[in-house]
Amino acid sequence: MARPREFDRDAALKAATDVFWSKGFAATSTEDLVQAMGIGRQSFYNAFGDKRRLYLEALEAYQRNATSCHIGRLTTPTSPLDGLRDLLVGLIPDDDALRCRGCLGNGSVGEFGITDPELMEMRERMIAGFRAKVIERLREGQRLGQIDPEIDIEQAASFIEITMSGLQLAARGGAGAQELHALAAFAVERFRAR
Amino acid sequence: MARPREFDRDAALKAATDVFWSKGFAATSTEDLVQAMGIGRQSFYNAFGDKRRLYLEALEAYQRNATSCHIGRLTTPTSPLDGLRDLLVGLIPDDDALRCRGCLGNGSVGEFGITDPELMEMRERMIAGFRAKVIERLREGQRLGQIDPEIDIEQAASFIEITMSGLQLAARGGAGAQELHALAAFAVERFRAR
DNA sequence: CCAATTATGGACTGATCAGTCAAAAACGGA
DNA sequence: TCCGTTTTTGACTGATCAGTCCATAATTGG
Repeated sequence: MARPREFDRDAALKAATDVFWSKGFAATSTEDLVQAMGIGRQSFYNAFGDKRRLYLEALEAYQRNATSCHIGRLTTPTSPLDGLRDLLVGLIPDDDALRCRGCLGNGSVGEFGITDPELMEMRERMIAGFRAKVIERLREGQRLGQIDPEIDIEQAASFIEITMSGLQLAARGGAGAQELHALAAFAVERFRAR
Repeated sequence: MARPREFDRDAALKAATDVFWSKGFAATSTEDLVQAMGIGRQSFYNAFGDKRRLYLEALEAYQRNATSCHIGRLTTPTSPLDGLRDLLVGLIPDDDALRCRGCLGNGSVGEFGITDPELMEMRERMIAGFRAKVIERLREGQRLGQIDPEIDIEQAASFIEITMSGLQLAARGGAGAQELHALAAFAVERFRAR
C-alpha cells in the first residue's frame, strides 16, 4: 500500500531515550537525536511528532520498563525486607557508564518540576501501581514481625520513594556502586524490627 | 577614576540565581538573565564573564549560603536528634513557590552529572565541612544514647545526604510541605535508639 | 577642563535551534 | 504497468542562541 519504513522504530526510540537520559531534554538538540537514531530529519518528525512528543514517549516507555523491573526485584525474594533491599540495591548498576546516567524519571522531575501538566499526570499514573506494591510488601513485613510495627506504612512507602531518588541522584553525581549498594542496605535496615 | 556601575552586583547575581534555580542552566537564555537582572547585555558580560561563569558564581554563592543555613539548623538545638530533624525539616519551605524550586545544587547534579570537572570540584569542596558537622552530631547522638549504637556513622552521614536530595527532589516535583516535613521527621526517627 | 578609564545601550554577528517543504523513491493493489 | 500512499533525502525557513562591536555617557585624577 505504501513505502515501508526502513528503520526500527523501537531501536530509534531507545537511541533517543539514551540521549535524553544522558543530556536531559533542553540540552539535547534535534540534530543530536537524528544522529543517534540514525534516521533522517523528516523520518524523525513523521514517526515521532516533534522533540517534546518523542521525549514524552521515551519517558513513558522508560518508566514502564523501570517500574516493571522494580516490582520484579521487590516481589521476587521470599522475605519482604530482602525484597525492599533488592529493590534499592538493584537501582544502582555496577557499570559506571550506566550508573552515572542516574534515572531519566528523576531527571525529568529536576528539569521540569511542576511546569508541565502532561509530565505530572504521567508521574502520578506511573507511581500508583508501584507504590501499592511497596505498601503491600511493607505490610507483609510487619505481619511477619520483620519490620518495626511502630512504623507508619504510608510514610515508609514515601520514604522508600525518596530514598530511591536520593540514591539515583547520587549515582548521577558520580558516587560509587559499592558505596551506594551499602547505603541502600543501610536504608532498608532502618526498618527492621528489633 | 572611571564611571561607576549603576546596578547592584549582588542583587543582579541573586536575580540570576533565581532564574537558574527555576529553569536550570540549559533552558535559561542570556536574554532571560539580562531581563531578570535588569541590566544591559554588555554590562552582563562585563560584570560576570559569560553565562557559564555566572552560573558557577551563582551556584557557589547559593551553596555557601545553603550550607551555612544547614549547619545552623543542625547545631542549634541541644539534642542531636532534634538538630538532625531541624536540618531535614528546614530544607522544605512552607511557601509553595519556594519549595517547588527544589535545590539549585541538586539541579546542577541532575543537569550536569559528572560531565563538568569544575562543578564536581565545587561539590566536593562544599560538602566536606557540612558532612563533618553531620558526623559530629551523629557521634554526639550515639554518645548520649539517643542514636542506635549499631549504626555506622559514615553510612548514616551519607544517608542523611541522600535523604536531603530525595526530599528536595520530591519538593521540586510538587510534594506538599506537610507531607515532606513528616517524611523528614520519619527519616530521623529511624536513627533513634530503642 | 581635559585625559584616561570604565559602564551603558543598541545594533550586530555567525551559529544553531526546532521544524517544514518539495521532490524523488519504494512499496501494494488494480 | 501505473496509481495512491508513505518514506526518505536534503535543502530550506524564520527564530533564537551566546557573545561582540562600537559609539556614547559618566566618572575621577591631573
